Amino acid sequence: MNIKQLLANKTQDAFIKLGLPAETNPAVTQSTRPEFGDYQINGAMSAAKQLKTNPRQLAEQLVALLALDDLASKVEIAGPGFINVTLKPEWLAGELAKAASDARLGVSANPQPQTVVVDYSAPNLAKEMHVGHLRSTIIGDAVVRTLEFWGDKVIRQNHMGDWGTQFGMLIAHLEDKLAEGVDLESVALADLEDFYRQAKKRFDDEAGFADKSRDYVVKLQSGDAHCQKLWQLFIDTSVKHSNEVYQKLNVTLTDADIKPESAYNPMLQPIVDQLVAAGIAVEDQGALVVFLSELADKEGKPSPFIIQKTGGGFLYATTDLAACQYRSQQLAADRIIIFTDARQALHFKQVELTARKAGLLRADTAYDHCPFGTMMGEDGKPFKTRTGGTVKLAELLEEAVVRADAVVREKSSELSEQEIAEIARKVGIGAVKFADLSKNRTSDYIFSWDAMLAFEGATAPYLQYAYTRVRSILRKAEVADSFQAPIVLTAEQERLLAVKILRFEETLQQVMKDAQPNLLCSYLYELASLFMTFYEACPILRERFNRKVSDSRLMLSILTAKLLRQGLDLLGIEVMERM
RNA sequence: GCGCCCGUAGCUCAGUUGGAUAGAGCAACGGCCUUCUAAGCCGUGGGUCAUAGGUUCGAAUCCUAUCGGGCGCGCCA
Repeated sequence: MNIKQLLANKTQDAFIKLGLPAETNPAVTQSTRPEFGDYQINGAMSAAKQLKTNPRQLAEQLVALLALDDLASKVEIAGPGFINVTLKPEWLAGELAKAASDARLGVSANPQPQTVVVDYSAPNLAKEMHVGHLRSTIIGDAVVRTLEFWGDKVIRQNHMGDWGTQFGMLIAHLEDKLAEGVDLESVALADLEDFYRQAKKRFDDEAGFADKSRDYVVKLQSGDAHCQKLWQLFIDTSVKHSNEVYQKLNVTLTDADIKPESAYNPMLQPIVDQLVAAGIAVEDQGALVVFLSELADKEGKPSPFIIQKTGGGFLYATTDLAACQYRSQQLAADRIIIFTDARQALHFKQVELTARKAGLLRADTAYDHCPFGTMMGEDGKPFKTRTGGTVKLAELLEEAVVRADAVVREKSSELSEQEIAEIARKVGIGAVKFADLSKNRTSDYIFSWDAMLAFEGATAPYLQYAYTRVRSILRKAEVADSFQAPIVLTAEQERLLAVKILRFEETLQQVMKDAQPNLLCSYLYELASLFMTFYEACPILRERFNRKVSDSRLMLSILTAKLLRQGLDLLGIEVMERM
């Protein structure tokens, strides 16, 4: 059930009857204030301008045509032409009953499943994942889960950079270590981060080492067996490390989703040739460049986009063009979603423009680069730790679990050691994920250790706690999830909870359209909050003598529990029966 | 220099295609546990939506300028 869509459709039909064009915006929104009902239809005002009539008069005609008597208890025209709709408790109850007996919790079937390629996470190989990787990884995963729940065909792609200069450097350093007789597994690759730093230092400081590194890149890319073997060692170690983090984070990425840039290698030269043949790319200062007039500056100077280096080397521009072709043509994607930080915005604009010109992207493939801001420290400046490094993701997650463990012990007394450990894990990880997922402005965001690990207020533990409260009641009432009883909404707290329950689909649509899981976070927080209010105001078990009221409230509780569990699952956050 | 993103309560953030009196959480203050889990609930205070113009029935939202912050701009990814 999508109430907003329902009202929008009805309004659109009415507009057509009034002689307005079909695309006139009905402007249906959730009401901004309780006294304005549940939904407001704002389209009459701008439509009146088009028809050059009085907006209030048009609103009246609209209300008559809408015929909302079966679902609304009150339809009011207010101010310059707002139409405020208050939904009827009986109608809400009917919709709740449908949702209660539905495995999809009332979310309608996907009428037109799409193929969506989602590119996210993309850790740097040979470097440990740090907090900067959190956003792409968990936002991407939440969007992926939501699309799959809706019924789209999702292809995850973990686009790992694994082919460039840095690998030559690592292999050169490893060769020297091996020559010294160092044991490969236990020493050289045990701490990749440290190993990378050593290699980088030599690359910057040591005479001859940089050239040696470049030679190794050439050897590697031309298929030298020994180099490839060493290269594979780095890949395996890195992948193993990311998998551990993914598992801790409850992220759905697996080895099967890895799409390294090296995989596009055979496609690169043909694409460059094609661009040159089509006159899209031209030679300039020894490199092959695409000049994009669409991105020209004030003086009309087009934006340059290098697709092949002097000397024939390829860049990530070339790889991303190949990715466009692969995804749009071979995978037949209807939509491509890429989650990276905002610094790459220009790059992806250039990729899309070039790919469209060259026909690498089909016209009906949407290309959505979904950027997010740079991570800042608590001082508002670009984030660094005291020692100038980055916070390792694994470290943050461990700390989260330790802190959660302390809180669980303090708050709960009747839990076994095993339960405490499991709850601490779910609460700690959940808190970190929710803290990040709940904000999604494109602006820069501030990394705060304490904010990440807060367990009070609008946090994952609040939602998990709400869930355990509902579950506790359901256990005591001894009702199953399949329990059915008539729903009667009398108290305002019940009605508000009911409306919120029926807004799940609306929320999911918005999350998928804008690739913004923070909307689902707010929805779930509001749902839990309304449940808490309902819980305090409307006794459920203590009302057992009044069976009808009690049963109806149990129905609301069951629906809330199911939605919390489902919604949190879409965010990749786990729930528990007690805490 | 040019371009992109951003500026909302003391702090962290919401604010759906322009809508009515701009909302949460944290922090502060005051209530609520012999009663379904107090990681909770109820209440109070807190705002020139950076600034100045403009567009219109109506602007935090759209346009222009200024100030402030972040980022990006030919052979890294």
